[in-house]
Amino acid sequence: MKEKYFPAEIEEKQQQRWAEAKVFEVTEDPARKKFYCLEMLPYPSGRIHMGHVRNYSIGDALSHYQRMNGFNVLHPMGWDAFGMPAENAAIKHNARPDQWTFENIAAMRAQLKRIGFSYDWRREIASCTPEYYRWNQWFFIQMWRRGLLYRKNATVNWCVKCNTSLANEQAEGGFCWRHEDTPVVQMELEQWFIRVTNYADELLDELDNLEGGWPERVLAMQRNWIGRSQGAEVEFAIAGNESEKIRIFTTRIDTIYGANAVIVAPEHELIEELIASGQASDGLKSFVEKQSEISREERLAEGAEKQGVPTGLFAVNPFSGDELPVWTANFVLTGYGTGAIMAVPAHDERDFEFARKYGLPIPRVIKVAGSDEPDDAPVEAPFTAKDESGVLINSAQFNGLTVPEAIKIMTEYAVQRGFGRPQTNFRIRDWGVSRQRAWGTPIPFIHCPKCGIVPVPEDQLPVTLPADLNFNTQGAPLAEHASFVNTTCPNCGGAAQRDTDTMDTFVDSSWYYFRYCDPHNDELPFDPEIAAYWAPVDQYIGGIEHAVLHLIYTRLWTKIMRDLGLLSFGEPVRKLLTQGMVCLATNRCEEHEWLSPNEVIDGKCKFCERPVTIGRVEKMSKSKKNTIDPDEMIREFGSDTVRLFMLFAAPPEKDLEWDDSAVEGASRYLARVWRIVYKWHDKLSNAAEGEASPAARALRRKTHQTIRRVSHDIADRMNFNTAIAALMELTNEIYAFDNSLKDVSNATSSDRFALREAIESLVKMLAPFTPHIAEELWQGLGHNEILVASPWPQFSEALAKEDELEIPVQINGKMAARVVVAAEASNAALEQAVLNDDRVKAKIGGKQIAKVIVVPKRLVNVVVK
RNA sequence: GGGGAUGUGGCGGAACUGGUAGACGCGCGGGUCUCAAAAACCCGUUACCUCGCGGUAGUGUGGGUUCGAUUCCCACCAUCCCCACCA
Repeated sequence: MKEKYFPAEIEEKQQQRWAEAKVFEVTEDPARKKFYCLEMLPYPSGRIHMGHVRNYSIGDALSHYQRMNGFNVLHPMGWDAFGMPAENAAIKHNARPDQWTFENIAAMRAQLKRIGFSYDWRREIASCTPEYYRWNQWFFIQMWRRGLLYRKNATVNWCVKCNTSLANEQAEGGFCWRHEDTPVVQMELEQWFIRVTNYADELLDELDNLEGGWPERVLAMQRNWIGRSQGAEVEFAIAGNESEKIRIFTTRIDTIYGANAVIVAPEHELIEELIASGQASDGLKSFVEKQSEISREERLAEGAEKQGVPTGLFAVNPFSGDELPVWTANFVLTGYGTGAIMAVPAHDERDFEFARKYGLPIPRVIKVAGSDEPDDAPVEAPFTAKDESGVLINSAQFNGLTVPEAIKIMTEYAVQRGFGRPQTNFRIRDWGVSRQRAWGTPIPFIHCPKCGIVPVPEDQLPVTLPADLNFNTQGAPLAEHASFVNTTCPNCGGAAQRDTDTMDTFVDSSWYYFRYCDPHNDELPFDPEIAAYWAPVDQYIGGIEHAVLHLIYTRLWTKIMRDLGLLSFGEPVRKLLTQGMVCLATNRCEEHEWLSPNEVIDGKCKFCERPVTIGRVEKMSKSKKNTIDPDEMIREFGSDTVRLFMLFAAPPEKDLEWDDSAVEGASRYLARVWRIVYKWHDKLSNAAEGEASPAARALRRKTHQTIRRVSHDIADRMNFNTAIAALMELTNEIYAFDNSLKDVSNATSSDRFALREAIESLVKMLAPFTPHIAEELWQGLGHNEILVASPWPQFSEALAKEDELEIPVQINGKMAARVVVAAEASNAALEQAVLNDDRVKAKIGGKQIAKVIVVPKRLVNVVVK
C-alpha cells in the first residue's frame, strides 16, 4: 500500500479487477432476491455531461449498496440512439448517421467505463440496431391486429425545424420540445396513432398505487396531463330542422335550465355546412376566416378576449323546450368534447363574461342552499360550486335537488328520453407516432393499391433502414429511396409501396429496460419468464423533464405488453427518483457574450479584459457555456472525488450547484481517509476484543451507530448526503481516538480491535460512493476478496447503545439545563435527577411546579407557575 | 385561473413519528509543526449584549393548537415548476 492517495493509479487498476472477476455480471437466480436499478438511458450525443454523471452516481451508489446487502442487482446501460442530431450531422458533414452514432457511443462508453460504474456491459443495447428496432416493428404489428394502432387523417403539430410532426406531449405550450423558440404549426396529415384513450382511465387510476414511490409532483403532472372530466353529452335539435342535432358536452347538466345559448367552435362542421350552403352571413364568414388564420399562440397571446358571432340558427333545449341562439366563438375548442357547449352564464365564469359582453340574458338556476335571496335576483358573479352547497331553482321538476343529485338524476332523465348520455372526456389524446424522418424505426406496413394497408409478415422483420440514404434533399430521404419504397404486397403479390414514415423515438425508450432483461433474444422482445424475475424496475432514476413524456408512454406500453401476454403487471416502475439538475453561475461579457469559467480571469474577460457580469445559477448548458467537463474533473481529482462531491453536496432530488472548493473538500476528505488507513493498515493484526478502555468502547459505539445510520439513510431514504456526513463524523472519531493514543506503540490489543472495526467498517461503507479508493484500501488492509462483492457491515444494537444520556431540561418549554443520567434510568429516577439539579432548582426559584413532562430518553419539561 | 413544490447562518445543507435548531462540509479566524510557505493536525465560527460566567432574539410574514412547533392547522408574502378559454 502506498503512502499517498493517487486516484489515477488506483482507479483503472480496480476497474480491471472488477471486470476480470465479472462482479457486475448477473443472471436470473430464483433463490436470490433481485433488485432492478435503472437510470434513464442517454442519447449518444458524443460526450457525457455532469448531469449524466450525477444520475449514474446516484444509481451506482444504490446498486452497490443493494449488491453488498445480498441482492442480485440488475444494473444495465444502453443508448437511445435514434433521433435528429444524427440526421443533422449527416446533412451538415455528409456523414452517415449510423457511423456518427456508433462513434459517439464508443466515446461515451469509454467515458462511463473510466468513471467505473457497476454496469453489466453484456446487456448493453442501442435502439438503432436492427436487433433492437425489429421489436418496435413487431409491437406495431401486434398493436395493429388488436386495433391499438390505427391510421387517420388529422391535424397534427408540425415543427418546421425538425421538419416532422410531433405528439401533443412534444408540443409543450405550442412550442417544439427540442426547439423552445420554434412555434408548432398545425398541419393536415395522414398519421399513425396509438390508441392511448383505451388506457386513459387505467393510466389515471393507477397513479394512486404509485403514491409514496413516485414524487408527488410527477403524479400531479400526469393527472393534470391525462385530465379526466366526467359529464354528459346532450343533443340540442335545430329549430325548424329537428332531424339535425348539435351535440354538446357538459360537466354541469344540472345547470341546463340556465342555458342562454349554444356555442360551437369556429371549426365545427355546422359552420362548414352553413358556409357551404351559402346560409352564412358575411359577419360569420369573416369571423371564421379570421380565426382560422391566427395561430394557437396568437389566440392565447391576444389576452384571451372572448369573441363570437351569432350563426342565425336556433337550437331547442331538450329539457325546457326553450329556443336558444346558436353562436360560434373563439373560446370553444375543436378537438375537445364535441366542439360545442351550452352557455350557462350564471354558473360559469367564461359564459358569464361572454354574456356580459354581448348582452345576453343571465338566468339563474342554482342558489346557495338555505339562502332566502329571491330566485330572480340579478347575477353579480357566477356561482360555480359543484357541491351540496348549491340547490336547483327555476328547473321544473328538478327544483330542490342539490347539485350532485341533480347531475345524476338529470343525466338518467336524458338517457331515458334518448337525447343524452353520460360521457367521460380526457385531455390526453391518442399518440401520434409517425415521424417524417429517416433516422428512426421504419414503420412495418405496406400500402397496396388492391389490399390497402398490409403489415409486413413477421418472418420478414426487421424492415431495415437503407445504409445509402441521401440526406441532402428537400424531401424525405426514405420516401426518395426507390429500392426501399418499392416492394410487393405480401397479400396479393402485386406491386406495392412501403410506408415511409418512421416511429417517434419515444417508442424506443418505452420498453428498453425489458430488453435489458433478455437482450439477445431473437424470438421475442424478451422472454416473459426472464422479465418476470427482473421486472418491474425497483428504482428508476432520471430527470423531471420526462414526467409527462417518457414516463406516460412507458406506463402505457407496459399495459399494452401486459395485454399482449408478455407481462403479468401493468406498472413498470415501483420507485421513481427525479434527480435535480447540475447548475453553475453564468458569466457574460458585453463583447464576447457567454463565457466559460476558464475564460474569466480575475473577474475580467480573457479576450478583452472587460469586467464580467455574473449571471444566475442555471442548469449547465453548452449554449450558456456554464459547463464543467467530467473528463477534466476526473483527470484532476479522480472519479471517486467527483462522485463524492455530487452525492454529498445536496440530496439527490434537489438542484446541485457546482462548487470547486467543495470538490477540493471532497478530495481532501478521501486523502484524509487514506492517511489514517495507511497509518494503521499493517498494525491491526493480533487484535482481540478483550477489556476495552472507555475511549475504545466509545469508538466502537460510534462505529455501530454509524453503520445503523448509513444503512437507514441509503436504503430507506436515498439520502446519500447525510450518509456521507455520518461517515465523515466516524472518520473524525477515528482521528480523535488515534490522537488520544499519542503513539502507535501505545495501542493495546483491544484498542487495535476497536480501530480495526472502525476502519474496516468505514472503508466498506465508502464502497457505494467511492468504490475505487474503498477497494484499494480494502486490499491494503490485507483482504484478497473483492470489496464491492462482499457483505455490508452489520451493526449490533448492544454496542450502539449509549451508557449515559445527556437529557435536556426545559422550564415552561424553554431550555434551562442538561442533566446526565444512566441510559436505563426510569422516568421517576429521571424526574428526581432533574428536580435535584442545582441549576434547575435555582431557575425554578420559589415558583410552584404545576407538572413535569418526561419524554423517555429525550427530554424533561418542568411546568411552573 | 387550477395544481404541485420550496423558503433554516456568509454559502451547500442537517434536525428520525412535535422534544437540545444549525450535524457534516465549504468559506473565514486562530493555534501547532516549519528558517519560511504549502500540506497536515488541533481549536473556534447564527446574531446581539458580556472580559468571562451567562443572557436575549432567532428556521419567509402574521395568527392558532400544544407543557413544548423548523415540524401540525389557518391566512399571507416570495421564488420555481406543470397545466391552462378543456365546457
